[in-house]
Amino acid sequence: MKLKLERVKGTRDLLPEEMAKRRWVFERLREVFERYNFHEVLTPTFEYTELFKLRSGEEVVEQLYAFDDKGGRNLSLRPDMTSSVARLYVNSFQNAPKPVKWYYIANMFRYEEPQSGRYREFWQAGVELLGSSRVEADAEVIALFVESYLATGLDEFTVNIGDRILLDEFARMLGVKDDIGLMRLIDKKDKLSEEDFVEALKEFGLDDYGIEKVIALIEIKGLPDEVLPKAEELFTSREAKVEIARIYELVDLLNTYGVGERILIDLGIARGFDYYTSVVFEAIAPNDIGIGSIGGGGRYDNLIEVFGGKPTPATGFAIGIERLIPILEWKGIIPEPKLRPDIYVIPIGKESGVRKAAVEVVTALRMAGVKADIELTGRKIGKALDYAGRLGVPYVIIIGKRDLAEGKVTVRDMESGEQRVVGKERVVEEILNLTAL
RNA sequence: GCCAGGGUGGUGUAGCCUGGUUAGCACAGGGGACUGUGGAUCCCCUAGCCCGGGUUCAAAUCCCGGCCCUGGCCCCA
Repeated sequence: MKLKLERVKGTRDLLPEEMAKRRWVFERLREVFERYNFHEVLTPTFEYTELFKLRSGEEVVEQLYAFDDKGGRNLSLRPDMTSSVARLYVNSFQNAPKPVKWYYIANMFRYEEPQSGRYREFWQAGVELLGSSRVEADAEVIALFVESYLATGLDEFTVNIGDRILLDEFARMLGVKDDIGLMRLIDKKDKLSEEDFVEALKEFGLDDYGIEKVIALIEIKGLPDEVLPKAEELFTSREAKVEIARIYELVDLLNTYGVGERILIDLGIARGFDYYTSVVFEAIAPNDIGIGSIGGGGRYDNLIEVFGGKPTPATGFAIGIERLIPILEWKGIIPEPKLRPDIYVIPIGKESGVRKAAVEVVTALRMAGVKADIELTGRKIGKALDYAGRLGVPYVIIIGKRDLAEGKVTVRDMESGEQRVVGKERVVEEILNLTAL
């Protein structure tokens, strides 16, 4: 009779090798975040469902992992970190010196159909910068965004920058009420052929003038110097002019940060979340494994207020770990983790004196900082060496009563098969010499 | 939520179309040959038809439903 114990749909078990690689990526990210003086926070995995509903978006609410706890509270697993961070800020940091610079590396939950690069539980590494509305803050965050990918060794990627104010303005110019619908359509521009795209725009209800304008908008994509002048032609309102000037300034700063060559303007990008208010951006890395955006972010100046706080401007980004790692792996960037021990201690026989000597040796090695393991299954020496060989352990220490009677143990080089008998007291020194080479 | 293709020991697979012995093979795991010397060899053992229903004398095989996986749509990290 076998119990049916299945992993929940859309979740994964991470095995030692994957964990080691993941940790390597986390460490690289954490390092850069810290260097930019962001500080790590962690909020609860679940919050009141109300919190996530507040910032609207039916789509997001439908994807919540919601449940009632025993106290009758309606709770949800977090679908992202921004809401929780905003809640934390409103709760206790409104009077903290500005800006508040936080980062997190945590798991998120969304009830969606799993597919390539998408799980129901996934991890994000992100930052939030609260309390500055200045373009310098956007530049700081986007520069860090670029540096984060560079830190993981990713070489081929771009950060595309768009703007919500301009998109809203655009929808207004065309007299479109369903601005979100239009944005989604525009978002799909790269997936459709020119004809299909025009067809879709017609279906959406645009006239020839509108279609012409949309085409003009999506052509505003490329190097900032080349496409921003086009934006100035397309947008005429004062508000739009101000925003475009701000983007110029942003680009200029990003050049100063030294990340300018990664930056492209793409006024067609909208980003999913409704809470973004002006600059939005996403990172794209070319790949053959069906992965789109590997991270994104933007400015959200209204969210804190929506959560009942004093109006506080904010900006941030999130990197999708389950999207970044496959690309890094695909490119062979993540170093192969070393899981095997450097030393494997094999006691021969079952006599307690011998086995204790083996424990003494392995303990001494471990205290000296050596990654050492000891035979624990009682298998015979032949099988034990077989095991060590398969694992690729470079050195084995064999402890038997014959040598032990003279206070000695055998050190075996698994590569060459050479063995030497050394004093038990000297074995740590011996190993440190060997492994240093 | 929708669509397509899949699901056979831990892993990879044969068998399915054309229903019929004890579901075959390889690797991995455990033990032995071998009570102090490895990756070899030989032997033994462990272990499987995703779940439920239907058709049938008989179902891994055919049919229906569900679950899960892979990918696509939607959306997004």
